[in-house]
Parts: sequence; C-alpha cells; structure tokens
Amino acid sequence: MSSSALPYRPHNHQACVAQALADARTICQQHNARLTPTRERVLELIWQSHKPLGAYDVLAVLAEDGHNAAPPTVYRALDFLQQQGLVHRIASLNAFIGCTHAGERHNGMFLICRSCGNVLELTAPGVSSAVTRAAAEESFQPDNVTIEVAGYCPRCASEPAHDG
Amino acid sequence: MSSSALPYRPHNHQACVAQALADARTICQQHNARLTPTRERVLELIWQSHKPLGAYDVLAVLAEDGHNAAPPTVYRALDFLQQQGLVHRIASLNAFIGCTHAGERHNGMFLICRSCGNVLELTAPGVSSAVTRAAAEESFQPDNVTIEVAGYCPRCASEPAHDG
DNA sequence: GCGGAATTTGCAACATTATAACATTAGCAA
DNA sequence: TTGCTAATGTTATAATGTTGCAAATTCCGC
Ligand SMILES: [Zn+2]
Ligand SMILES: [Zn+2]
Ligand SMILES: [Zn+2]
Ligand SMILES: [Zn+2]
Repeated sequence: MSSSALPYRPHNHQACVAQALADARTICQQHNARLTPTRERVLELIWQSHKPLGAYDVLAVLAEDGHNAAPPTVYRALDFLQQQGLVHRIASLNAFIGCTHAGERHNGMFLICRSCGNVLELTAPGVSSAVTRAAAEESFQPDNVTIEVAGYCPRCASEPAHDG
Repeated sequence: MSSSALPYRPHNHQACVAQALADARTICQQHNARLTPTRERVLELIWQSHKPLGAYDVLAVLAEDGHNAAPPTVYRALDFLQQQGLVHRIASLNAFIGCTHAGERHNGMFLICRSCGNVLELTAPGVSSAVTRAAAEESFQPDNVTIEVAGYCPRCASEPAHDG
C-alpha cells in the first residue's frame, strides 16, 4: 500500500465527521430509526478523532455541552448506534469508535496503535474466511467475530507518539 | 473433524485440571517463576470448567476457602498466570480461561458458545497468517492479536443449553 | 543459621465501566 | 384530544479493575 490510511496521516477530519453524520442520517432513515439529537451528538463525539472514546469521556463532553446527562443516556445512545452499525465497541479498550464502513456488510478488524491510540478499521475478507473455516472445522456456528490487533502504526513504528 | 473437542462432550475433567497444574509447575520451573499456593489455587479455580471465570468469581471461591483475599490478590495472580502463558483473558467477557496450549508458542482463537458458555481455544495458523498479512498491508506491526468468536457450539446448535 | 535484598501478599481505599428500576416526556396516530 | 410507544431523565447500585503502602515471606550470599 503506497498511501497510508486516513488515521495515520493528517487529513481534513471535519470531512470524516460530516460524511459519517450524513451516512448516519441516511441509514437511520432507511431503517426507520430515529437519529435523535442526543444520538446524533454522541455519534459526532465518537467521531471527534480516530481514537476510541470511552462512554464516560462522551458523558464528560455532554456535560460541558450543558446537557445534564447520566450514564444510561450515553450507553443507550451507544447501544442504538451499534445496532444501526454506526459505531463499534473495542472490547480490549472498553471504548467506542465510529464505523468507517457504515451501511456495508462487513466484519471489522481493528488495528490499534499502542503509541498514538489511533484505530484503523479494516475489512479483511481473507481473515473472515479463515476464521469461518477454522470455526467450521469444530462445527461451530459463528455469530459475531471480534478481531482486535494491538501494535504499532506506521507512523509510530518509525518515530513514537504522534497525535494523528 | 469427526470427534468433537473436549469442552463439547463429557470427559474426565479432573484429568484436564491435573494436566494443567502439572504443566504449570513444569513451565514455572523452566521460567524460574514461583507458582505459589495462591497462584496455583487460582489456576485450579480457573480450570474448574471450560467456561471462563470472572476475577470476582475467583475471589468468591477464595473467600469460601477461608482465604481472606481482596481483589488485588486475584488480579495479581491472574496477571502472573497470564505472563506465564497459563491463562488467557477473554476481552469480550471480562473473564479468564485456562490456556490449553501452555508452553507452546501460539495465537489463541476462542470459540465462545452463547448458549452453554463453554470456550474452545484453537490454534489457527491460517487465521494468524491472514491477520498478519492484512496488518502488513497497512504497514502495521502487530504485537498482540485478540480473536474471539461468539456463536453456538455443536451441541447447542442442535439442542440448546448443555452444561458441558 | 543470619542478615539484607527482592518478591510476594495483605489491606484499605478508590477508580472506572456498566446496568437496574422506575418516573417522565416527546412523537405519533386514531 | 386521547392513548400508545419510543425515548429520555433520574437515582441508585452493580461489576470490574487499580493504586499505594505496609507487612510478611522467600531467596541468596555469607
Ligand atoms: Zn465497521
Ligand atoms: Zn501510532
Ligand atoms: Zn492459549
Ligand atoms: Zn454450547
């Protein structure tokens, strides 16, 4: 790959956010689901960067907004966004990140940089099929696959601690 | 695969435990690491079944033992056991399970049954290499790979809710 | 065995993440 | 309007994990 993926280089991140929100509106409309102001705001916050955000981080920003929110507000919004396929939960971090393949059927694989904290979501058909095959050998019926790879992104592998 | 893996059928589980403890003793000796009574007891508890056990579950049993333990006791023992490669943490469940490949260099892949809760650890070279390849395409240097597959085990796929 | 260093454990407090239960409000349609 | 459903507010609590320091144990050279 000659040009590195978005999280690994400077880019117009406002465009990422705008695109994500636009996609979300479309998708929710298609699903007859209501993208309420709280839900939309939470999605926007999750998209603040390519680093996953904890539920309580979201909560803190909502508080700054003047929104008098409690944990259930955030968790409910996040549950909704997950159901709509708009965000993913990163189990190894207890944190959430915007889905970069919203609307597409995909199995996310996440590359998590230990140094800068950025996360890249990949669609990896080769991995998915290998997992499916391995499960099938045990007669196991996969339902949901979690693949999270911790390591070092190209930027940090050469020189540590960027903000991306 | 004609005969199903251990967690999916009745077996002499005491033999699993005994083997795991024997392996642990050998491995710790090789590493010059001290398998103290607390650590050994925690390992034994983790091996009580092929279902992952939460740290506080372990704590509760220690309390029944009469061992006046606090959370750090358990977490320290678990950290130690993880470092020795004797247990794995299942991120999607916040729980721990005995490693069935202790001593071997391996990348665990976990098949987690949503119905009976049993977990099968596989070594899946095809999956590992596919993950490595996908990461390499993004110039990402993997360090630690988490692969957890939730779904239904062969027993539960046919008829639900065994105890295994 | 003895004494000092290093490892391990005990213990108390605390931090973080997530959920339960129930009241209230907003959206929508008959 | 009225009545239903989905969404949110509110309070409390559960579940999971960590920090910091003191005491005890173990190891190792003497
Ligand atoms: Zn995605
Ligand atoms: Zn990085
Ligand atoms: Zn293992
Ligand atoms: Zn099962």
